[in-house]
Amino acid sequence: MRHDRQVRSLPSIIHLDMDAFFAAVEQASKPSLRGKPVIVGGLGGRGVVSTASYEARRFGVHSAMPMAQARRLCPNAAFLSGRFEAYRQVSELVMGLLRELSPLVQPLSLDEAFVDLEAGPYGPALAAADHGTGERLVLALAEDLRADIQRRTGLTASVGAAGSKLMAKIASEQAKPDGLVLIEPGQERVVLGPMPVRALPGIGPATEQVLRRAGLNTVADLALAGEAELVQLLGRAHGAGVHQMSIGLDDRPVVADQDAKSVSVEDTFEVDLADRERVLREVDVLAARCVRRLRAAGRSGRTVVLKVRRFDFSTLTRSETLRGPTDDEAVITETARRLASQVDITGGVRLLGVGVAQLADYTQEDLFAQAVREEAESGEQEPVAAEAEGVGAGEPAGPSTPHWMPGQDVHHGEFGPGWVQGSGVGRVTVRFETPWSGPGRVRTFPVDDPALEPARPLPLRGSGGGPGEGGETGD
DNA sequence: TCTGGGGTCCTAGGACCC
DNA sequence: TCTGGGGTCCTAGGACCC
Repeated sequence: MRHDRQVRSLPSIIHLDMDAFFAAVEQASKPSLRGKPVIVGGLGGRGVVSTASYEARRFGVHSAMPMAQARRLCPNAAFLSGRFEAYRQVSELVMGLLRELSPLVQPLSLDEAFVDLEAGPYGPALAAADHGTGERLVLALAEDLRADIQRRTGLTASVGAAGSKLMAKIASEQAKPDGLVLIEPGQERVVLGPMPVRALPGIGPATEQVLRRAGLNTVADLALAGEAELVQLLGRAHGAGVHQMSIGLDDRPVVADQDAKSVSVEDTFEVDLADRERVLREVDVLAARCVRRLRAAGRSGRTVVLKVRRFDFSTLTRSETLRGPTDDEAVITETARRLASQVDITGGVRLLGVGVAQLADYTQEDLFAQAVREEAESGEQEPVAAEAEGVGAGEPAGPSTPHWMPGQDVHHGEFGPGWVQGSGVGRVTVRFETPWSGPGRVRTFPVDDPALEPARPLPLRGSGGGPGEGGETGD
């Protein structure tokens, strides 16, 4: 038995979760989509739903659902491919608001974060407050935060407050959408007990099955089963963790600034790749993308990982650890190629991935590799054969034909800012509207109209940025 | 029209070392 | 000549999360 503090006495940890984030950003950016079903995800034949707006969820559409199924369930929705630059912009704004509450902000993804209020400017007041006063202060801070987010982005967020990360996350789930829930310290087991085991983070479909076969269906069942049985069923670490959670104990601290431990890129192909040469060319392309991301992050890595998903969805990885960390494209490409040449591709390859792990803080590679790279860069020769020889089977390749993606931001010389509603048979349809305009009109152009070009995402609400923006600061 | 993309953590076996 | 044991690194796979 441990006697250290496992749950704080004040609900000073909050978990923020943006509601239907990607879809909500799209609706905020595109006035014509407000109040309508919006589905963001992969639009190809093998795509899945990333986020569905609440309007689309009413039709049964949800995350991770194959896009084909979503189209059947909700054919009138707007289907958009993601605009991650826009999501990142909004995310940074929101995370900035969180950091006003405390330096201890732990982002879990673009739309989710923990905040430890005790570590921030309100920490002393919280520490000094009695029970009721402290809770009222937390509630007030959380409501102010939600209002700030709404004012600055037009988006709604749900917030959970509790004495631990576990319970704060449970609370924000209960608060969804557009709500605030506080779970009082001491009430953990009362709240958790009746919940299905799947409500606990870390219990997915596989673990649920194992538990169900053992007759354990609710969190109260887990608590009753005891640690020994859970370790027996789930293994050392998982079993112990699940037991702790089941009795409402969680002393994991909120930690800011976690460096990434790996960088990887992967592609699922519209049509399975059949021959080795093609596989190796795609590996080259992926390795180049991976290296670009690695360098943009100022990191280097020691272990190169190749991922292969075959025609039957069986997935394997092969890895090789180098003598030292590198960010050299030639080294990483050669390693990935070597790994790829060793795997059996009979039947076809559905997905390829290239990753780098065991990251080092900065590049410290041997001078030879560095010299080779500088040579290549200064010359700018070697435009990588894969790019020139055309992209995948059935891909409308080539820089001459721009690839307009539904949802994409564009700018037209005559009509101004808008977004791609659809394209096909040599034409592209654009709706001309902005986050601060009314619903806009649609026009169709030839896909190669020289007046039409890709554009950066517009800010949702101007904090100085938005052209034509009215008085939004009045509060 | 079956099943994305980018991550994290854990387990387990074999190699190797003291 | 019966069985040593513990720690660390590498590799592969699997579960899970958003």
